[in-house]
Amino acid sequence: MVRIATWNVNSIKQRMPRFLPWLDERQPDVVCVQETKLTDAAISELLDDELERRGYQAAYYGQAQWNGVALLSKVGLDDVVRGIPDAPGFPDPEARAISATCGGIRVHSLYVPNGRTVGSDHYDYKLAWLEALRRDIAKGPDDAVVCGDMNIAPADADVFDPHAYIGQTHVTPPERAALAELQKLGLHDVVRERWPTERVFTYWDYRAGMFHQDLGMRIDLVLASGNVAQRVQAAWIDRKARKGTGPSDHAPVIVDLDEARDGDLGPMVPPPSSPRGPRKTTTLPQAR
DNA sequence: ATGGCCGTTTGAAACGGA
Repeated sequence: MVRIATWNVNSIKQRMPRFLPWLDERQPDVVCVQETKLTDAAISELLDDELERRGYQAAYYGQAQWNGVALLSKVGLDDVVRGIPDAPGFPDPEARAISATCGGIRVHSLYVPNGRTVGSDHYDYKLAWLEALRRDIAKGPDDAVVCGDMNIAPADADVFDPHAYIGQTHVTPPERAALAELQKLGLHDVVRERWPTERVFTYWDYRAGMFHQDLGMRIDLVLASGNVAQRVQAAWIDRKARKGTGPSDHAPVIVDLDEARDGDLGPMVPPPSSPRGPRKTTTLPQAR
């Protein structure tokens, strides 16, 4: 089993008392982090020893004060790419994307621009950035997970009250269309597919007891290519991490994947005394 | 109806967040 998690921590420096115990409790194999708000030198100083002790490799793409993304992995961290080719800046490039190959899967940790107000320069930047992301993901490879704070609620069911968001960013048709175009590449929204009718949010405003009234939005997503989506054993939102003292305003999303197979579901029960080592590959007839 | 919090830079209050 491989456990992948994504979490907008809203400052890794402030979140340390919550982040390390969460790592130890959930023990994710791969972690996508957003809103680290630290330079690479500063986050390295803060985290490297703690992560090495826990068996993680880490890659950072940060800047001072705002934004910042990271990838942690216990299952390999190869071919790290910081940023998205030809992505727009505001006006300069921002630290909003990092990707790497972890356990055979291309993993993306994303912090999509907020958009601020509909029709603003930042809103246009958000849409252009999403188009650059779509072009990049379209290049492949086939086994991919696109994780992070997408800053878009995919549907009205993903906000506590659609009327409360009329005219606001995160729900407008152009934003939802940009997300849909990304998903048309074959990406599955694995949490919504697992919880098709449930009220599942990942973000609650700090103010006015929004969390305690469960008045939130689902804007942190795990989008998995077909080959990866087929392996999903569990997909859920870790609301416990939003409770208690000093939480982020976002909760982590956690997805468990079965081991990679060769396209079939395999035996229901592992055969007794199966030898360890690389799984033998079997060529299956391809549908056309 | 409005804002209600938290983090950033700072050294009071503005800005960003969603």
